[in-house]
Amino acid sequence: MKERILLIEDNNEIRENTAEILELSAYIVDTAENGKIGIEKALLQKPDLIICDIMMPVLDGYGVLHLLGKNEKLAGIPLIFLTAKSERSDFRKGMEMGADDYITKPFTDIELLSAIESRLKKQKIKDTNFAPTPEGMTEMLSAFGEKKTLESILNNSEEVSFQKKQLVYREGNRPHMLYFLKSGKVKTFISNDDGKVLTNSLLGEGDFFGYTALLEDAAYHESAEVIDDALIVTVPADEFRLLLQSNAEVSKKIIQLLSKNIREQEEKLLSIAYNSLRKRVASALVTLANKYEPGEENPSISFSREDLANIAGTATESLIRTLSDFKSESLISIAGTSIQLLNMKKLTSMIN
Amino acid sequence: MKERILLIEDNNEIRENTAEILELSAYIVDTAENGKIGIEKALLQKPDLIICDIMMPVLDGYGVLHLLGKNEKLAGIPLIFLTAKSERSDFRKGMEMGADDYITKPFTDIELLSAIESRLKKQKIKDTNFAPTPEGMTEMLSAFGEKKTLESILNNSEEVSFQKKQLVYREGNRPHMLYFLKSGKVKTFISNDDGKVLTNSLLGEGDFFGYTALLEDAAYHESAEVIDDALIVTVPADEFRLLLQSNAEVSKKIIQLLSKNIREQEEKLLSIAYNSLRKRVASALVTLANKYEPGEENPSISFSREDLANIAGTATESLIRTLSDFKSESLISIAGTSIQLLNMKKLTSMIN
DNA sequence: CGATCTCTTGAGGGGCCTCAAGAGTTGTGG
DNA sequence: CCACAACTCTTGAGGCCCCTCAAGAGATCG
Repeated sequence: MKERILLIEDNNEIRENTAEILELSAYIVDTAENGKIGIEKALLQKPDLIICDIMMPVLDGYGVLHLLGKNEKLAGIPLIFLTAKSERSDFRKGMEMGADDYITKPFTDIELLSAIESRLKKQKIKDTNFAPTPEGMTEMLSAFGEKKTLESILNNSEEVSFQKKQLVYREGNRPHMLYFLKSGKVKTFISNDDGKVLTNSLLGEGDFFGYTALLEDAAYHESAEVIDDALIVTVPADEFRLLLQSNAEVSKKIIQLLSKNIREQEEKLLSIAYNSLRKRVASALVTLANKYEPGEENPSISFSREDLANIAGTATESLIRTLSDFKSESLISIAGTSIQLLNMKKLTSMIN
Repeated sequence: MKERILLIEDNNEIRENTAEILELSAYIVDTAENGKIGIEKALLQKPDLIICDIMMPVLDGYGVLHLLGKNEKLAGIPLIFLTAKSERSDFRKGMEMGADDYITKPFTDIELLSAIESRLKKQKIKDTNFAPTPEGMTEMLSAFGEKKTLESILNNSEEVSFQKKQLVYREGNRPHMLYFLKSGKVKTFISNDDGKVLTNSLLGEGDFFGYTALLEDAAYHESAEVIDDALIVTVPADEFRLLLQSNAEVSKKIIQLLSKNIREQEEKLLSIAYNSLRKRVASALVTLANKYEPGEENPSISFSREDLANIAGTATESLIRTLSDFKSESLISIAGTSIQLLNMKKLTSMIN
């Protein structure tokens, strides 16, 4: 019942690390350092899935893909490409040629594993001959039993625990999961080519995230990182899509959620474009307090200065200076990383 | 068959202007300069709809609403409140007390008329005893005949022509229509309390707009203004909601559209937060060129400097200086308002 | 043809970014 | 458990980008 995975990758370090992750996840792993050896090993012991770098000496990823298609014994084995970030534009070529998915390096454990899982699951469905059409989908759905609800799906989905600073998903990779934050804190952020980072959203208990990429059916344009140790429920993308298709109520909720997101972002845009740093910092503090310490009169929040700076859209030093100002105006008090808001009213009124 | 509208408003200018608009739209209009006179006139000649200012001498809007409810002869007449922007927080009170809608002053012609139309239409449905539940909705739908499609709705909806600088809808008002731009150009923008304006989106032929407020079921948080004489199809909100409810394909499209909007906005956020003015201006120029002159090698675009500045999120003077720089670098040429992009490649590469 | 609006250029200054360096805190491995 | 490394936080100095105010030129409109 253990699935066999063939990993073809020329870089020793990446190959060994990746193999280790896979073995820890109870897969049987074969490795090969180039395409030629990979194909030989595949013929020797037919794998259930192949993970393959694109840029390799001797025989590259495209070559492997081509040979797989040609060889009857190997045709039908799903293949996932590994690509470096810089080669991302090449991936279309791979997808067009018939690769089933791709992962960009560097990738997080969960990205690797969820890509594999979702591919193996699809393969299994294919083998049991469900039609891949929307009709087949609903057929599948009824095969599952009664009508799905969001709750039932959440209860039946896997739960993963993440530590501080761990990445949940990375910009540029393709989504395979919908994430639901059961406890802890997560942020999503985008970065520009100067390496500057802007925090897009802050997530707390009960929030979903990673859905825009799924809904748009495109690669992530943002990364998600854990800021406080978190328990995350991972819902397979297909389950989510089925739910969306079968349950009009859920569609409606999603539409409202998205519309709300758009409105909030527009306000943030206006603020970042024209408001002074003081206003933006005040806004960041109040937003965080309302999000994570709702109802408190003098809430305390604890975030790294860098995180705060990225939320306000400024440099770390500038943020610190503004905090010092606030402190000397008795708007806040600082104890280490923790900031207590002493005058919510005044801070709130500063924003507009 | 002409509907009778009673307009209660103490400000002479507003009352007369509004009455004029209503008469031009073939309504029979009675006017009153305060609540007391209004109620008397209402008793004399029962109107189909009452539009009523809130802040008034003698008897204010809340008083009118209260008396309407008490008087058997007048109960059931729909009432729309007029409120000044500053009083907006008060509107909840009015809605809770039983007002059917509200319009904030200043309002555009189309906002006034669409609020009235949609209210009268709802009243008519109420009179013909359709249940106001979702089930009643679908009942209504089948009463209309076959399944609706977006196309059929667009073809059967009213078409309005707008001139340059006309507002389509204004921030703070409640939505009654979905808009479809058949020709011309429209922008949507938000402004902060310093009066600074940021352009959110630019719309061209074939674009929908004004949907986020409808979908979120909230007041507009942005305004829409025509920049090039436009022909706009107005779809009543209810038709749109019905379509959404009855047609899963449309829901899916909308979800994808919204997700795409979110992604684009996130990129814009990053750009405005950290990119230099040069980059932002280059980005604005390229975006406009791609939107309105797709495929051109050396596209010419024509927008006021102020509009351009609001797109880039900067002051008009700063924008002009940057344009001068670009001109001296032979990236663009300027002829009056019109800007021709001479080196799309270099401009595009500047952005990232 | 004057009034009004838009575009452009100049001068000045302030907000915020960057670089730098020291203090404080956290993590780690012998 | 301590010493050292690595990271985070804080403050200073310098300067640039871009905003603001101002004023004139050009365009548009009734």
